[in-house]
Amino acid sequence: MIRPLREREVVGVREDPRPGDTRFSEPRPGEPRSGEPRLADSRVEDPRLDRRRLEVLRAIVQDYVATQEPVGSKALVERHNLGVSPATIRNDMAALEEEGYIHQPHTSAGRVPTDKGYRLFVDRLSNVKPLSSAERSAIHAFLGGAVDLDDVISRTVRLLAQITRQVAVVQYPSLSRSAVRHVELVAITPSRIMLVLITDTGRVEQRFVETIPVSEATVADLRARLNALIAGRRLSDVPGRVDDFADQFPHEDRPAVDSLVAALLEVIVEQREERVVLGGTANLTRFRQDFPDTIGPVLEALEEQMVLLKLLGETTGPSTLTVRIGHETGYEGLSATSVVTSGYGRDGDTVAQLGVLGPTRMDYPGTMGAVSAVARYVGRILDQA
Amino acid sequence: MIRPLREREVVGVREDPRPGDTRFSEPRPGEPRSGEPRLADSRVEDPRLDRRRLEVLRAIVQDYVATQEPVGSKALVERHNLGVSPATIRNDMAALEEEGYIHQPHTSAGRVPTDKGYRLFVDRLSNVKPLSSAERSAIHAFLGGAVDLDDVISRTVRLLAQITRQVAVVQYPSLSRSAVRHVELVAITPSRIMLVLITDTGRVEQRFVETIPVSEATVADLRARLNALIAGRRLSDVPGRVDDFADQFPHEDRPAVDSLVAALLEVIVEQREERVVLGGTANLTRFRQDFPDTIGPVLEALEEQMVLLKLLGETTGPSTLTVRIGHETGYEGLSATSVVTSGYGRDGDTVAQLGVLGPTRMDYPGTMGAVSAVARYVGRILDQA
DNA sequence: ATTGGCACTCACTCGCCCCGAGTGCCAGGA
DNA sequence: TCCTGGCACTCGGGGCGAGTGAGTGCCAAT
Repeated sequence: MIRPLREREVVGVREDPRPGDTRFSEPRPGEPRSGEPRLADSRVEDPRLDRRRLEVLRAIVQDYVATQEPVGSKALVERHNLGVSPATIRNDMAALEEEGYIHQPHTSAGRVPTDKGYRLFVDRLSNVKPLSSAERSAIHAFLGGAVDLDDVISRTVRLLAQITRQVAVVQYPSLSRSAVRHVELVAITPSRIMLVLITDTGRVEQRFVETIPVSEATVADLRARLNALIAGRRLSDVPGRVDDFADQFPHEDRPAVDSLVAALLEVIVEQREERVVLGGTANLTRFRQDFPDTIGPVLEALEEQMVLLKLLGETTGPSTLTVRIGHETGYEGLSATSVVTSGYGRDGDTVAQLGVLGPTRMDYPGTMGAVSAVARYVGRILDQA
Repeated sequence: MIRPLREREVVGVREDPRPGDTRFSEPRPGEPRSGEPRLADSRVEDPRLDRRRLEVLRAIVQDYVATQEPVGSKALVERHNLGVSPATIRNDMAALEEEGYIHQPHTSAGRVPTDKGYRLFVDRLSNVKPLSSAERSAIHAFLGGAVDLDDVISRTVRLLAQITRQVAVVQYPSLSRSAVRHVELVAITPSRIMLVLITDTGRVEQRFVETIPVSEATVADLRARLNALIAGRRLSDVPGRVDDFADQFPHEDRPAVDSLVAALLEVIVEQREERVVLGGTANLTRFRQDFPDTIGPVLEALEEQMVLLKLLGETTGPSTLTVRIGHETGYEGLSATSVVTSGYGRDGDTVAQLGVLGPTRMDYPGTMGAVSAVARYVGRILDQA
């Protein structure tokens, strides 16, 4: 008996992945970590048997991903040298089906992996496929040409979509994780001030503030003090530091300072509403045969910022791949799609997530390799900026 | 004989469209304006006949748009009181087909409008359908809640997609058409200056400039003089005015001033690369029956900024609707789609375009009404800002 | 445990026929 | 000159049935 695995797994990726070393961490909340999953209860059966069954599952996944057609026992032994006869494979297949890893569309058809089967494949039967050096240098060249943050993000999303040939999703560096580089105050009129917040990730947010009229000198003073107070600080630290900021100023300026501080906090808090950019939607149509009636719901889901953010998931460590398969995405309309995401960041610190969405029958090793490589390069680019 | 019409038409829309007053202006370049198109050569035939034929065409378009199925002569006389028999209609249909306004998918099927047929319908057989007052107030309420330019645009695109149930495209107010509200210089370090350009349409563009080190005082002086020179001016006027700007400064500051001016011009020129926002892509799937294999090319086209910009077309006057039908879009992949666009702007001046893309078999009057209404409201919102 | 053999299942394809919507044409009537 | 009813014709699409073949599960033998 093969013990079912957890639904959601996180794979730590290294520059140089050693085979067999992909580890599975982060058990689901509430579920105690129980060590490495075993292939099967080790008490009774011949371990070789389980090893072959897993090999069969891997072969099924690979063939199915390649051909998009249910795979039968005969074709399997022909294409992979499993060293046994089709009949034996059939037995294994029956067992795998019993345990829910594969499924038979109809009686006289071959087998198709289930979500659970893909899960096992991703967790135990495949390694992240490193990109070719040509691909790496292409990534480098393409991302290196970016001129500002917007450009980095838009190039990244195009790049991801192109090399994975799937739908790419990239989140803007989250404001709350970045630090203040500079705050600028511009008096458009005496009673209308523009507040510009510049972060070290290159984001620039601005907002107009209506106040009681204040003098140029006051504005300059405010600017200097505000920068002294929060420049270089994490955005998350800002609220605490500006708490009693207004106390430094004479009474007549308090209202103006208060509205400015309020606006500043608003920018920081409200903009936690993260921006997400999409690309490669057209790639969905390549799978029309796969989910003929599912493309609608998928497009709908992709239009919802909230859904995208949830798919990207909570911020994980940089270079940490997360894979969600089919129903694991948590959305009915996405039951035929999988999502591969990774954190990216600077200085080893994750600032946001990026990833790819495609059919459950995707090339997981390749996709994971691409996502992780792109995440790493984007991090480097941000470091340079 | 009915004289073929021009391919691309522009319809001026009024708040209160008088029936029969939709006019057709702007002949194609190089093609001399030849007055109002006639229904037919007036020398021989009974004008009533042509009127009926046009009525038949209108009925065909309406029924086809409603049912999505080829419409036959019998069904036509049943659903519209044309006062004649099916046989007569068949004759008219044959004539209309002869002239290329309708088309027969196969011998034993009803008729379907051609692009040319839709063209005639849009130009002569329909009026822009005003929105219901409920819709109007919904638009007003929804757009009125916007807090900044980004918000206005993103709300607009969602709104358009929702009320037309098609794919919405909105262009950001073009920089070159706006005026400078303020230029801000922020010395991040002595040799790194941030240039922020604020326009009266609410756009904020920024860029970092590396220079030789300059003093705070110089920066302040630069800022003051620069604003004096270009604040309130059209972006398109800026290049001319900053031409000999550096001459005002002592020699040692010239390099810094030069790089700043260069950066400023770059922002203005480069950002002519207009931004376009999409929404409602999922609505495409509602028409899968229409263009089953065309959805792929359409999605591809939508991913190309350049294509979108071309579809939106050159900036036209505000409240001027443009309709491009099928092949008129100029893209092979969009031969089954039509595009309805309108300029929008402030102070009666167009700053950008917005519009909607859908199948050629769309509800033109309704779509045109929605696009024109939204364009008008967006203009008003911008005026208030 | 593995294997070859065997009977069985069942989705899919192809050919066939039939139906009916829709047409074009024509001759007679307004 | 235009309209109309009648009529023969076309042809896409649905329904039906047989044939095909990939794939299976089971079983007895090794």
